[in-house]
Amino acid sequence: MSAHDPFRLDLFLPYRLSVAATRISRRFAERYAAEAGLSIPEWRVMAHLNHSGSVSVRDIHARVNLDKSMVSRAATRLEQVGLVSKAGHDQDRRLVALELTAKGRELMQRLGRSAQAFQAELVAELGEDAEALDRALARLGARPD
Amino acid sequence: MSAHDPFRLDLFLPYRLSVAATRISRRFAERYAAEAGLSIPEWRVMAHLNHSGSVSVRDIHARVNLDKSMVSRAATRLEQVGLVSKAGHDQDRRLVALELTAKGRELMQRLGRSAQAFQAELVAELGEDAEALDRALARLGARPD
DNA sequence: TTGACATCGTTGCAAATGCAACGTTATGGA
DNA sequence: TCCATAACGTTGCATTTGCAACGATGTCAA
Repeated sequence: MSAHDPFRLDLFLPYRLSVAATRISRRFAERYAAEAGLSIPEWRVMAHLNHSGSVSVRDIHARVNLDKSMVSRAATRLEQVGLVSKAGHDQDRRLVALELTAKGRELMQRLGRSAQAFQAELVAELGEDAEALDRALARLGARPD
Repeated sequence: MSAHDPFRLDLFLPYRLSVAATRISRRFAERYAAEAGLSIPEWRVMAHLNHSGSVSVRDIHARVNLDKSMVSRAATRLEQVGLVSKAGHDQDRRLVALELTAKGRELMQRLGRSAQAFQAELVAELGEDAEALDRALARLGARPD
């Protein structure tokens, strides 16, 4: 669009990105809500723990784009349901050591497969642009705040 | 990733999309919050009105991915600030005819330029993948619910 | 050793969000 | 014409979210 055309929201990248993201997230969130009764923050915490081993709230907060209050609350709920264990850290007693329980790992195996399947659907929809989207997201993510 | 590797959240498309979108939206939201004191829903309503002429709450709700309650509240605030006018529709008295005021159009000219500039920054960051991202977002958006 | 300062996780709280119900108006068939 | 049904915009309300403050712990230099 040229500099003098009126601005068009539906051609605006941040807007389109946001719409696409909300849409896709919802689509997938419905699945794990149905399968496991997880909210989005809970899913993220579980998914991160699945490949991170024992980890603190701070770590997840930093890596997973969730406010630490949300991580904290999600962890509490997940512990109540028996999917996650919270223990004190050995060296630093400020830290909490979060870890999947056996039940949690089991659940994540199923959900991991679900996620892979979902991603495969998306990649299929995207066709040849899938790789480029991948790179684009990496670049957008790499940028410092 | 193969079917047997543990699932990795940071390679998962919905997650990455969501993170990128939040990030970018915030970056830009700071600008128009500073320049014009607009919230995200307000910005969207303004931006849509900018190239749609007179339009109802329902139209915006459908096109702009905002709950109609948010559109309604945004419109009310924007009217109070004198950026938008609300009038009854001639044929159908259930409808509200939303329109930018002169002041609103003026503001959107500035914000439109801001947005173009921001988009240009993004496209520069994305380099050769910008077009592919464009197509990818179009495909993701095209899909029926 | 002590004291100032930073970091961790939790909690309180206010704002944003999304859903559902409501009153009002329109539509379409009996 | 009249009635049942649907669509519109607003509002109330419960949930989610993000920020800021707090107590507890750790760090580092004087």
